[in-house]
Amino acid sequence: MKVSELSRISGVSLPTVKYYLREGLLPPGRPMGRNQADYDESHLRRLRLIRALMDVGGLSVAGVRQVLHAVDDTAMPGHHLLGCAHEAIAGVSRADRGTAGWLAARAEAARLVAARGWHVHDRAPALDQLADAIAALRELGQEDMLTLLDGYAEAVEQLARREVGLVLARGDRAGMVEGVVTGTVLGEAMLTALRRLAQEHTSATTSP
Amino acid sequence: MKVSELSRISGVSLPTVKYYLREGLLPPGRPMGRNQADYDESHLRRLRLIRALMDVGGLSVAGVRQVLHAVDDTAMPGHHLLGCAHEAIAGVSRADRGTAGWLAARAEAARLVAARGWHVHDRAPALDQLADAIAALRELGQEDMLTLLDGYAEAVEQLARREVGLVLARGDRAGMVEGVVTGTVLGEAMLTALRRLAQEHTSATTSP
DNA sequence: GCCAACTAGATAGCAATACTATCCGCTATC
DNA sequence: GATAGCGGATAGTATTGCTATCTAGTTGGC
Repeated sequence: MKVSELSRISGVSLPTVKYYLREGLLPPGRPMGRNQADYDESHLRRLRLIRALMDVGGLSVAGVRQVLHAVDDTAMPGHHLLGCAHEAIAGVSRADRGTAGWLAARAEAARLVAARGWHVHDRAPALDQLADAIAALRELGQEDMLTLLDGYAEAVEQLARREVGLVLARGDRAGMVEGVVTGTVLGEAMLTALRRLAQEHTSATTSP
Repeated sequence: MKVSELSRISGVSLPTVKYYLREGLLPPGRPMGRNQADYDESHLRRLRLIRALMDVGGLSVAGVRQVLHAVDDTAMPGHHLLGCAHEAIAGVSRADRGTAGWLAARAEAARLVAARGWHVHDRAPALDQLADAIAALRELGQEDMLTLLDGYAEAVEQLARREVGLVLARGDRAGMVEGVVTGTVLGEAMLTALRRLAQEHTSATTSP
């Protein structure tokens, strides 16, 4: 397959495909001469994965590159991949990390996780993100929202069991690795979309 | 309070405060002369809300403006506010909306919502986002992930009931309105952070 | 064999976003 | 009455995610 075909089939413009090649998101095609290269199904698949991560998951080009490098690293054990995906999707962080208020929120996050018996690395980006949200709610005087945390934790614990089980059920490593990435990123998109829909339904039917 | 104090107390740089004033995120202070204005607690609070929405919720300046205008519109009924918040946080959309594959995914999303008995507006952005994710999973050959959808829906239905209940329990309209916004945006941040932590825990403890 | 169309690779340009810096004329305050 | 700070305006900057153009070489249809 020539690059123009790759572009046409995938729906990604030719300059953009070249950009992704330059940025190392898309591996180069098999060289067929000095200025010709051959692309195959794997390139098409990779291109679709890139677009899904960016458009649906909201990842940046740098984030996508990080995830894909982890995906391509065959020496990396499966559970490390999840951490890599989480690091790649960790977006902007609050400016006040390190202040007294934030550190208190961070301790609260660690306490919640410990109380659940969850074993997570102490430097997981999600712990900081949780602290960001807790600190923001406290600062805004909306601490009553924090009573929701336990329910959230209970729910995601159940969901995570099913998600991990589903991915581990896949026989091949390649499928598992891609499953981790898409499960993390696209699963999050599905969950938040459904949460919004549930909110609209509940709000509409229980409103005054 | 002078603008320099507002900046110092909030930790937001003076040029940035001026930028937010220009962009209409922060209402102007009460004029105290030709070149002096007075800011109060409400400005400080608003500033903190802006930073929370941007840093924790990942909203753009335009998104924040949209949300805040809805918050300030005292004529807007509560359940409309939720829709406004959802529109403001709807990020990038996929390019393939309108293709056959996407329309099928969109129909699937509508079907799922109907099967649950949820009543949501047919043009809710979350429906399109759900369709985006479903279409992406199908395109990547990961349709087995779709079996998780029912579990997600079940979980968020429970959560939404508690969230809406909590916000409605507030007496005053002003608190309710801010509760909707922070609940939507910061609640989402907490939920996704917890989901990632639960995934890491489950993956670490059930791995081979 | 010829020529238009395409190719890889390199470089430069562009639009949007979220600030940041500077200047101006004025004024509050010491 | 100096001077530090103010509001308002305008212009500049860094980053991101493309897009356009150029060079030099190759392919494919005739």
